[in-house]
Amino acid sequence: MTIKPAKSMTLSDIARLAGVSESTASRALRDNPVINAQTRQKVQQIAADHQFKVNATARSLRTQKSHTIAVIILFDAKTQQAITDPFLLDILGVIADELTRQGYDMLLSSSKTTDKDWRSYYFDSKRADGLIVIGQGEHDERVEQLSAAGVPFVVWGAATGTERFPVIGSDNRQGAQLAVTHLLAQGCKRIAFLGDIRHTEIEMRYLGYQDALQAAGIKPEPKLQLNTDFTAQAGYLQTQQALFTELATLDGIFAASDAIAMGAMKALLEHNIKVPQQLALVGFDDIAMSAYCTPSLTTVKQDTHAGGKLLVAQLLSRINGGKAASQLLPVKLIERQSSLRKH
Amino acid sequence: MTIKPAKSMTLSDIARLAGVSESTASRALRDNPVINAQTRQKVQQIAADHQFKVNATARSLRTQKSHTIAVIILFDAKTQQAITDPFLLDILGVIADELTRQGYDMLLSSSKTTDKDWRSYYFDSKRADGLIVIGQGEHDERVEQLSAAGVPFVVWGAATGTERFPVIGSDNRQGAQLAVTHLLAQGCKRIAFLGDIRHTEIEMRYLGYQDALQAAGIKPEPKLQLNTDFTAQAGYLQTQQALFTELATLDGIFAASDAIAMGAMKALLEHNIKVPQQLALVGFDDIAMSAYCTPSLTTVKQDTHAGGKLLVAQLLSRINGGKAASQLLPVKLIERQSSLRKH
DNA sequence: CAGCGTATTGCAATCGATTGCAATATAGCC
DNA sequence: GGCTATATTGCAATCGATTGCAATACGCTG
Repeated sequence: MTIKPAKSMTLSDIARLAGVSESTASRALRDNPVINAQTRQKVQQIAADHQFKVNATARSLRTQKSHTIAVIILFDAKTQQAITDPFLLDILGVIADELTRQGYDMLLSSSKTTDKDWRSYYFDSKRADGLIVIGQGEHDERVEQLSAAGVPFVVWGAATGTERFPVIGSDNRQGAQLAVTHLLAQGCKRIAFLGDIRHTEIEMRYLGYQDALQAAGIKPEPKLQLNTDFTAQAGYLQTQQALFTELATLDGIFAASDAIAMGAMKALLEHNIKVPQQLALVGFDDIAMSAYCTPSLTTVKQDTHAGGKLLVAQLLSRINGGKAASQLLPVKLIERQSSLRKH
Repeated sequence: MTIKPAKSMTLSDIARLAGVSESTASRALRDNPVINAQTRQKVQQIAADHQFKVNATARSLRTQKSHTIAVIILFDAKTQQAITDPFLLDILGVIADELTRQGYDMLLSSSKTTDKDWRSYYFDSKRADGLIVIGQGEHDERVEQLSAAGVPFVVWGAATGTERFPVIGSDNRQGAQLAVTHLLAQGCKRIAFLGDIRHTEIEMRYLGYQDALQAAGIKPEPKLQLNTDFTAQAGYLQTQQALFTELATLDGIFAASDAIAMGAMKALLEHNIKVPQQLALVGFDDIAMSAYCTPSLTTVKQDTHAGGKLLVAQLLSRINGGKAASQLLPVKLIERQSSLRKH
């Protein structure tokens, strides 16, 4: 039996219909055992019949909890366009699912919102109980401020060990080292790094790149590090440009993201450079498409599932008075065609 | 001068500090001209000094407006995994930006949330003033219910002309027709359709596919329509499977999404089928990666920017008492290597 | 039968901001 | 000087649910 959605039922209406006080109705609806079982049953039945839903706003005001988490995606001020990296969607999906599972709503910020002062906007205004910040970008001081202000938040990014706030992220340095060591094992001698090291995560990947080279007795050449945005287009253009200078002498490329790698691959193939024979290529992220380009892309897989769950778990723990700790997630090298040379 | 964020400033605190009543403080903060200019100035100054932010919850309760829109992403019950299609991220980004521009917050639902009754959850509980539903999926009756319940909402999907609610979406039929006509013009005689026609949008694309064939005097063969999920993996597997049956006689594939097309391309290349010479391939969406695979992918570009803006505009108009109308957005064929045969 | 513990229920305050209406003050006018 | 129009400000109710504490009723014990 579906009852016409009258104006809008309130707790007071339900109480009246059930012939009890608002307080009793409130407790009954939440199955408070202090209320007589029959009364509870009756109130719940009436509420169900009338499709009553607790007004979330009123509840939030009274309980001082919004049960909402704001997720803020940072990205380059330069690339003003909307979010495009598929990797983001991956982790966002996990976070969304996990928050839902824990009974929280997810408020998503956009590029433009990011202009605002999100502490004020989301936290001081009580829109959210906590924040998840994705991507530290180029050393954002706004994140530091959050920390100083005592706002519960966690960051997806790169833990450098010096932050005063919890950072969850992949072991970027280790991942890069795996990737580059793999390239070296495939016989590469001169490997370029495509990625913008002003981003902390990318900086860590660059360090891993250097680690691997040095371990092999190769001195890293700074000019082989090319700042590149997180897009296939940037990877393509950067590689094309590099063709005129260094590319002839390169035999490997480590791209800081799969999107960049795919752009690079396009440029290489256009110039009839054989991948992986002439030049081996490795990306980072393991987005869904990586397995399906040709040649398929060797890459470093980030465990987004564990990451998303951990972000949520740490934040909620912090909100509930506990501590949130930084954590490095292990990564895994996925070997595919773009780097595997037949021996 | 940053003042230590005391417990939490309320309007009442500001009023006391300014030596005025709460009502005056409230009006002053919103620059109500009925309040003396000097008083307004003073109150605003004090509020700024103390980093006061209006409590959004309290305001919502009083004004009965949440200034929040819930965005619900529907997808297959089968593929229980999180959202993966890059196209979603595109349109989501546009919607997020546009909502922010209009002063609205965006609540994002996840796969799991979708299990719930979202009318109750988001609307009846006053969490959101309206809903944007992305993807009608397989004729979801929950959408019909929303409509019956008088909830302000708009849908991104396929307008069939029979819905009783506003649907914004690309002209899928026209787009498919463009794509298939193009394939025919390239000399294709036998074209497969990869996509799950239980989704309304895909159904429309299938109709456009049939339109184009019939216009060319070709009778569509039902067995060339292969239900395929929205993933590269599904496209890959479906194409591989088709290899054993129909593929030898095919010379064209129209995939219902770029992700599917990329999976298909992978399978084709693995079997040494030359794209586009032996078999021409066209996708749908024009995701960022389409230009950067090899061969680059011919596809039908959806105008996500116009779509996102329109969704928001129509919904807000509806919320503000106006009407929201369905609308078909024009699409554009982007010709790239995967279908262009040199003559 | 008095007294007290337990089970239920209701009263009323509270969360923080907004707003209709009343109150006060000031100015202008004849 | 008396009176009205206008400019400012404040009072108090309101939005809807939650919760500490008081109130009531009932049963049981000695």
